[in-house]
Amino acid sequence: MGLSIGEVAQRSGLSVHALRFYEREGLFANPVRRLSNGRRIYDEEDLEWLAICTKLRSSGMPLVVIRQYIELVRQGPGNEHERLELLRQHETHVETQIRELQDTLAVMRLKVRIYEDHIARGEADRLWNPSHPAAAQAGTQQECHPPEST
Amino acid sequence: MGLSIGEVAQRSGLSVHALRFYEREGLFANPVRRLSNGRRIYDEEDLEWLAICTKLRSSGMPLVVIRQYIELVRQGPGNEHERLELLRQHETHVETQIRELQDTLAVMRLKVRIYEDHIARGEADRLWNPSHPAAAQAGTQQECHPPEST
DNA sequence: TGTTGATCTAGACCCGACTCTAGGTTCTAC
DNA sequence: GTAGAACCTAGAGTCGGGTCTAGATCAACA
Repeated sequence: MGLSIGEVAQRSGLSVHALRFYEREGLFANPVRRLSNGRRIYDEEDLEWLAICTKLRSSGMPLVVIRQYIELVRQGPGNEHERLELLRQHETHVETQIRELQDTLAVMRLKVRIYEDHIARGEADRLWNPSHPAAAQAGTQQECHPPEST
Repeated sequence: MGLSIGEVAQRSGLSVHALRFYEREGLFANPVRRLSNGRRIYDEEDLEWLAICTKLRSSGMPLVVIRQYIELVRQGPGNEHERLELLRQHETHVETQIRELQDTLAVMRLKVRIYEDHIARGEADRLWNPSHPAAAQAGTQQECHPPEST
Protein backbone atom coordinates (compact mmCIF):
# COMPACT_ATOMS: atom_id res chain seq x y z
CA MET A 1 0.00 0.00 0.00
CA GLY A 2 2.72 2.47 0.97
CA LEU A 3 5.50 3.55 -1.33
CA SER A 4 9.18 2.95 -0.66
CA ILE A 5 11.67 5.78 -0.97
CA GLY A 6 12.94 4.23 -4.20
CA GLU A 7 9.49 4.26 -5.76
CA VAL A 8 8.90 7.83 -4.68
CA ALA A 9 12.27 8.82 -6.11
CA GLN A 10 11.37 7.30 -9.45
CA ARG A 11 7.94 8.82 -9.59
CA SER A 12 8.87 12.27 -8.28
CA GLY A 13 12.06 12.64 -10.24
CA LEU A 14 13.94 13.49 -7.07
CA SER A 15 16.84 11.35 -5.93
CA VAL A 16 16.62 9.13 -2.88
CA HIS A 17 19.26 11.38 -1.34
CA ALA A 18 17.22 14.48 -2.08
CA LEU A 19 14.12 12.94 -0.49
CA ARG A 20 15.98 12.28 2.74
CA PHE A 21 17.51 15.75 2.52
CA TYR A 22 14.07 17.34 2.06
CA GLU A 23 12.82 15.45 5.08
CA ARG A 24 15.71 16.70 7.21
CA GLU A 25 14.97 20.18 5.99
CA GLY A 26 11.39 19.85 7.19
CA LEU A 27 9.74 20.05 3.81
CA PHE A 28 7.11 17.40 4.40
CA ALA A 29 3.72 18.38 5.79
CA ASN A 30 3.38 15.18 7.80
CA PRO A 31 6.30 13.43 9.43
CA VAL A 32 7.30 10.59 7.14
CA ARG A 33 6.05 7.32 8.60
CA ARG A 34 8.32 4.31 9.04
CA LEU A 35 7.90 0.56 8.89
CA SER A 36 8.89 -1.37 11.97
CA ASN A 37 12.30 -1.89 10.39
CA GLY A 38 12.84 1.85 10.13
CA ARG A 39 12.25 2.19 6.41
CA ARG A 40 10.28 5.16 5.17
CA ILE A 41 6.85 4.74 3.66
CA TYR A 42 5.16 7.38 1.58
CA ASP A 43 1.70 7.68 0.10
CA GLU A 44 0.08 9.32 -2.88
CA GLU A 45 -0.48 12.55 -0.95
CA ASP A 46 3.25 12.83 -0.38
CA LEU A 47 3.78 12.45 -4.10
CA GLU A 48 1.24 15.17 -4.83
CA TRP A 49 2.94 17.51 -2.44
CA LEU A 50 6.33 16.67 -3.92
CA ALA A 51 5.00 17.57 -7.35
CA ILE A 52 3.96 20.98 -6.08
CA CYS A 53 7.12 21.33 -4.09
CA THR A 54 9.18 20.64 -7.19
CA LYS A 55 7.26 23.27 -9.10
CA LEU A 56 7.85 25.79 -6.34
CA ARG A 57 11.55 24.99 -6.30
CA SER A 58 12.02 25.09 -10.05
CA SER A 59 10.17 28.38 -10.18
CA GLY A 60 12.68 29.84 -7.79
CA MET A 61 11.17 29.50 -4.34
CA PRO A 62 14.04 28.83 -1.91
CA LEU A 63 13.73 25.77 0.30
CA VAL A 64 13.62 28.00 3.33
CA VAL A 65 10.41 29.64 2.07
CA ILE A 66 8.86 26.30 1.20
CA ARG A 67 9.61 25.32 4.77
CA GLN A 68 7.90 28.44 6.10
CA TYR A 69 4.86 27.56 4.07
CA ILE A 70 4.75 23.97 5.19
CA GLU A 71 5.17 25.07 8.78
CA LEU A 72 2.06 27.20 8.44
CA VAL A 73 0.26 24.18 7.05
CA ARG A 74 1.45 22.07 9.95
CA GLN A 75 0.13 24.61 12.44
CA GLY A 76 -3.34 23.89 11.08
CA PRO A 77 -6.19 26.25 10.33
CA GLY A 78 -6.07 29.87 11.40
CA ASN A 79 -3.14 31.21 9.40
CA GLU A 80 -4.66 31.13 5.94
CA HIS A 81 -3.94 34.82 5.46
CA GLU A 82 -0.24 34.22 5.93
CA ARG A 83 -0.26 31.28 3.55
CA LEU A 84 -2.14 33.33 1.00
CA GLU A 85 0.34 36.18 1.35
CA LEU A 86 3.19 33.77 0.72
CA LEU A 87 1.49 32.29 -2.32
CA ARG A 88 0.68 35.71 -3.73
CA GLN A 89 4.24 36.84 -3.33
CA HIS A 90 5.44 33.85 -5.25
CA GLU A 91 2.78 34.37 -7.88
CA THR A 92 4.13 37.86 -8.43
CA HIS A 93 7.66 36.59 -8.51
CA VAL A 94 6.79 34.03 -11.17
CA GLU A 95 5.05 36.67 -13.24
CA THR A 96 8.14 38.83 -13.06
CA GLN A 97 10.35 35.95 -14.12
CA ILE A 98 8.13 35.24 -17.10
CA ARG A 99 8.31 38.85 -18.21
CA GLU A 100 12.07 38.90 -17.89
CA LEU A 101 12.44 35.65 -19.78
CA GLN A 102 10.20 36.93 -22.54
CA ASP A 103 12.41 39.94 -22.79
CA THR A 104 15.50 37.76 -22.96
CA LEU A 105 13.78 35.57 -25.52
CA ALA A 106 13.23 38.58 -27.76
CA VAL A 107 16.94 39.37 -27.53
CA MET A 108 17.88 35.75 -28.29
CA ARG A 109 15.63 35.68 -31.32
CA LEU A 110 17.07 38.90 -32.61
CA LYS A 111 20.61 37.60 -32.22
CA VAL A 112 19.70 34.31 -33.86
CA ARG A 113 18.25 36.19 -36.81
CA ILE A 114 21.31 38.38 -37.09
CA TYR A 115 23.55 35.32 -37.15
CA GLU A 116 21.34 33.55 -39.65
CA ASP A 117 21.47 36.54 -41.96
CA HIS A 118 25.16 36.87 -41.43
CA ILE A 119 25.76 33.23 -42.28
CA ALA A 120 23.50 33.45 -45.30
CA ARG A 121 25.54 36.40 -46.51
CA GLY A 122 28.79 34.70 -45.61
CA GLU A 123 27.90 31.67 -47.67
CA ALA A 124 26.73 33.87 -50.50
CA ASP A 125 30.16 35.49 -50.38
CA ARG A 126 31.78 32.11 -50.65
CA LEU A 127 29.68 31.35 -53.69
CA TRP A 128 30.45 34.57 -55.50
CA ASN A 129 34.03 34.64 -54.46
CA PRO A 130 35.31 31.18 -53.51
CA SER A 131 38.99 32.11 -53.79
CA HIS A 132 39.32 34.04 -50.50
CA PRO A 133 36.38 33.19 -48.24
CA ALA A 134 38.09 34.15 -44.99
CA ALA A 135 38.82 37.67 -46.15
CA ALA A 136 35.29 38.00 -47.52
CA GLN A 137 33.86 36.91 -44.17
CA ALA A 138 36.07 39.21 -42.17
CA GLY A 139 34.96 42.07 -44.36
CA THR A 140 31.33 41.13 -43.93
CA GLN A 141 31.72 41.00 -40.16
CA GLN A 142 33.46 44.34 -39.96
CA GLU A 143 31.17 46.16 -42.31
CA CYS A 144 27.83 44.71 -41.37
CA HIS A 145 27.91 44.06 -37.65
CA PRO A 146 30.26 46.33 -35.81
CA PRO A 147 27.89 46.66 -32.84
CA GLU A 148 26.90 42.98 -32.97
CA SER A 149 30.19 41.16 -33.05
CA THR A 150 29.13 39.25 -29.95
CA MET B 1 36.64 58.75 -21.84
CA GLY B 2 36.94 55.29 -20.35
CA LEU B 3 34.87 54.03 -17.45
CA SER B 4 36.28 52.99 -14.11
CA ILE B 5 35.30 49.69 -12.55
CA GLY B 6 33.15 51.55 -10.04
CA GLU B 7 31.17 53.30 -12.73
CA VAL B 8 30.69 50.06 -14.63
CA ALA B 9 29.53 48.36 -11.44
CA GLN B 10 26.93 51.06 -10.89
CA ARG B 11 25.69 51.05 -14.44
CA SER B 12 25.70 47.28 -14.94
CA GLY B 13 24.27 46.36 -11.58
CA LEU B 14 27.13 43.93 -11.01
CA SER B 15 29.45 44.40 -8.04
CA VAL B 16 33.03 45.48 -8.45
CA HIS B 17 33.97 42.05 -7.14
CA ALA B 18 31.81 40.34 -9.71
CA LEU B 19 33.36 42.36 -12.54
CA ARG B 20 36.86 41.25 -11.53
CA PHE B 21 35.57 37.72 -11.11
CA TYR B 22 34.00 37.76 -14.59
CA GLU B 23 37.28 38.96 -16.02
CA ARG B 24 39.20 36.13 -14.35
CA GLU B 25 36.64 33.71 -15.71
CA GLY B 26 37.28 34.97 -19.23
CA LEU B 27 33.86 36.46 -19.83
CA PHE B 28 35.00 39.57 -21.63
CA ALA B 29 35.37 39.54 -25.40
CA ASN B 30 38.38 41.87 -25.32
CA PRO B 31 40.99 41.82 -22.60
CA VAL B 32 40.14 44.63 -20.22
CA ARG B 33 42.54 47.51 -20.82
CA ARG B 34 44.45 49.16 -17.99
CA LEU B 35 45.69 52.62 -17.25
CA SER B 36 49.39 53.01 -16.61
CA ASN B 37 48.66 52.70 -12.90
CA GLY B 38 47.08 49.29 -13.41
CA ARG B 39 43.47 50.36 -13.04
CA ARG B 40 40.91 48.88 -15.38
CA ILE B 41 39.16 50.97 -17.97
CA TYR B 42 36.00 49.90 -19.70
CA ASP B 43 33.99 51.40 -22.55
CA GLU B 44 30.37 51.46 -23.66
CA GLU B 45 30.82 48.26 -25.63
CA ASP B 46 31.80 46.46 -22.47
CA LEU B 47 28.63 47.73 -20.83
CA GLU B 48 26.53 46.53 -23.73
CA TRP B 49 28.09 43.11 -23.52
CA LEU B 50 27.58 43.03 -19.76
CA ALA B 51 23.90 43.80 -20.27
CA ILE B 52 23.60 40.81 -22.60
CA CYS B 53 25.75 38.71 -20.35
CA THR B 54 23.51 39.49 -17.40
CA LYS B 55 20.47 38.50 -19.40
CA LEU B 56 22.10 35.23 -20.38
CA ARG B 57 23.02 34.51 -16.77
CA SER B 58 19.66 35.40 -15.32
CA SER B 59 17.97 33.26 -17.93
CA GLY B 60 19.98 30.31 -16.75
CA MET B 61 23.03 30.14 -18.99
CA PRO B 62 25.93 28.93 -16.85
CA LEU B 63 29.08 31.04 -16.86
CA VAL B 64 30.98 28.19 -18.48
CA VAL B 65 28.69 28.36 -21.52
CA ILE B 66 28.94 32.12 -21.72
CA ARG B 67 32.68 31.61 -21.76
CA GLN B 68 32.42 29.12 -24.61
CA TYR B 69 30.43 31.64 -26.55
CA ILE B 70 32.82 34.49 -25.93
CA GLU B 71 35.73 32.28 -26.88
CA LEU B 72 34.11 31.69 -30.25
CA VAL B 73 33.72 35.44 -30.61
CA ARG B 74 37.36 35.95 -29.72
CA GLN B 75 38.46 33.45 -32.36
CA GLY B 76 36.95 35.82 -34.93
CA PRO B 77 34.94 35.07 -38.03
CA GLY B 78 34.54 31.52 -39.29
CA ASN B 79 32.65 29.87 -36.45
CA GLU B 80 29.29 31.58 -36.85
CA HIS B 81 27.55 28.22 -37.16
CA GLU B 82 28.79 27.21 -33.72
CA ARG B 83 27.74 30.50 -32.18
CA LEU B 84 24.35 30.20 -33.81
CA GLU B 85 23.97 26.66 -32.49
CA LEU B 86 24.74 27.88 -28.99
CA LEU B 87 22.28 30.75 -29.26
CA ARG B 88 19.57 28.49 -30.62
CA GLN B 89 20.04 26.03 -27.80
CA HIS B 90 19.62 28.78 -25.28
CA GLU B 91 16.62 30.14 -27.13
CA THR B 92 14.98 26.73 -26.79
CA HIS B 93 15.96 26.54 -23.16
CA VAL B 94 14.37 29.91 -22.45
CA GLU B 95 11.20 28.89 -24.26
CA THR B 96 11.02 25.78 -22.13
CA GLN B 97 11.48 27.78 -18.95
CA ILE B 98 8.70 30.15 -19.94
CA ARG B 99 6.33 27.26 -20.57
CA GLU B 100 7.18 25.68 -17.24
CA LEU B 101 6.74 28.94 -15.41
CA GLN B 102 3.40 29.52 -17.06
CA ASP B 103 2.37 26.10 -15.90
CA THR B 104 3.51 26.89 -12.38
CA LEU B 105 1.74 30.22 -12.55
CA ALA B 106 -1.53 28.47 -13.35
CA VAL B 107 -1.04 26.29 -10.28
CA MET B 108 -0.22 29.30 -8.12
CA ARG B 109 -3.29 31.15 -9.29
CA LEU B 110 -5.47 28.17 -8.60
CA LYS B 111 -4.07 27.83 -5.10
CA VAL B 112 -4.46 31.54 -4.46
CA ARG B 113 -8.10 31.34 -5.53
CA ILE B 114 -8.71 28.33 -3.33
CA TYR B 115 -7.26 30.16 -0.35
CA GLU B 116 -9.21 33.31 -1.14
CA ASP B 117 -12.44 31.34 -1.28
CA HIS B 118 -11.49 29.48 1.86
CA ILE B 119 -10.78 32.69 3.73
CA ALA B 120 -13.98 34.29 2.44
CA ARG B 121 -15.91 31.32 3.77
CA GLY B 122 -13.94 31.36 7.01
CA GLU B 123 -14.77 35.00 7.62
CA ALA B 124 -18.35 34.39 6.67
CA ASP B 125 -18.38 31.71 9.36
CA ARG B 126 -17.07 34.20 11.86
CA LEU B 127 -19.80 36.61 10.93
CA TRP B 128 -22.60 34.09 11.20
CA ASN B 129 -21.19 32.43 14.20
CA PRO B 130 -18.84 34.70 16.11
CA SER B 131 -18.91 32.66 19.32
CA HIS B 132 -16.61 29.83 18.19
CA PRO B 133 -14.63 30.92 15.14
CA ALA B 134 -11.78 28.42 15.53
CA ALA B 135 -14.12 25.44 15.52
CA ALA B 136 -16.01 26.86 12.57
CA GLN B 137 -12.75 27.26 10.68
CA ALA B 138 -11.48 23.81 11.48
CA GLY B 139 -14.76 22.37 10.24
CA THR B 140 -14.55 24.36 7.04
CA GLN B 141 -11.04 23.15 6.43
CA GLN B 142 -11.86 19.52 7.00
CA GLU B 143 -15.02 19.45 4.96
CA CYS B 144 -14.10 21.62 2.02
CA HIS B 145 -10.44 21.05 1.30
CA PRO B 146 -9.22 17.61 2.23
CA PRO B 147 -7.02 17.31 -0.88
CA GLU B 148 -5.87 20.94 -0.70
CA SER B 149 -4.68 21.30 2.84
CA THR B 150 -1.30 22.41 1.51
C1' DT C 1 23.84 -19.81 3.42
C1' DG C 2 25.56 -16.44 1.18
C1' DT C 3 25.32 -12.76 -2.00
C1' DT C 4 22.83 -9.00 -4.00
C1' DG C 5 20.26 -4.91 -3.68
C1' DA C 6 17.51 -1.63 -1.18
C1' DT C 7 17.50 0.81 2.78
C1' DC C 8 19.28 3.25 7.11
C1' DT C 9 22.28 7.27 9.71
C1' DA C 10 25.66 10.82 10.24
C1' DG C 11 28.36 13.55 8.28
C1' DA C 12 31.67 14.91 4.61
C1' DC C 13 31.95 16.76 0.13
C1' DC C 14 30.83 19.35 -4.21
C1' DC C 15 29.52 22.93 -7.45
C1' DG C 16 28.24 27.37 -9.19
C1' DA C 17 28.45 31.95 -8.51
C1' DC C 18 29.79 35.05 -6.12
C1' DT C 19 31.62 37.79 -1.93
C1' DC C 20 34.85 39.15 1.21
C1' DT C 21 39.53 39.83 3.42
C1' DA C 22 44.19 41.23 3.90
C1' DG C 23 47.60 43.89 2.63
C1' DG C 24 49.10 47.21 -0.51
C1' DT C 25 48.98 51.28 -4.07
C1' DT C 26 47.07 55.48 -5.95
C1' DC C 27 44.15 59.49 -6.56
C1' DT C 28 41.64 63.57 -4.72
C1' DA C 29 40.66 67.12 -1.65
C1' DC C 30 41.72 69.84 1.93
C1' DG D 1 51.17 66.12 3.51
C1' DT D 2 47.70 63.61 5.10
C1' DA D 3 42.93 61.53 5.34
C1' DG D 4 39.75 59.01 2.89
C1' DA D 5 37.99 56.94 -1.19
C1' DA D 6 38.76 53.99 -5.00
C1' DC D 7 41.51 50.78 -6.78
C1' DC D 8 44.86 46.51 -7.05
C1' DT D 9 46.02 41.05 -6.26
C1' DA D 10 45.68 36.51 -4.35
C1' DG D 11 43.22 33.72 -2.13
C1' DA D 12 39.79 32.33 1.45
C1' DG D 13 34.91 32.04 2.71
C1' DT D 14 29.87 31.68 1.90
C1' DC D 15 25.49 29.97 0.49
C1' DG D 16 22.02 27.12 -1.68
C1' DG D 17 20.99 22.85 -3.00
C1' DG D 18 22.00 18.95 -3.19
C1' DT D 19 25.30 14.46 -3.66
C1' DC D 20 28.18 10.97 -1.89
C1' DT D 21 30.51 7.87 1.50
C1' DA D 22 31.09 4.59 5.16
C1' DG D 23 29.43 1.32 7.72
C1' DA D 24 25.34 -1.11 9.24
C1' DT D 25 20.78 -3.56 8.66
C1' DC D 26 17.49 -6.19 6.27
C1' DA D 27 14.85 -8.97 2.59
C1' DA D 28 14.78 -12.20 -1.11
C1' DC D 29 16.59 -15.34 -4.10
C1' DA D 30 19.74 -19.51 -5.69
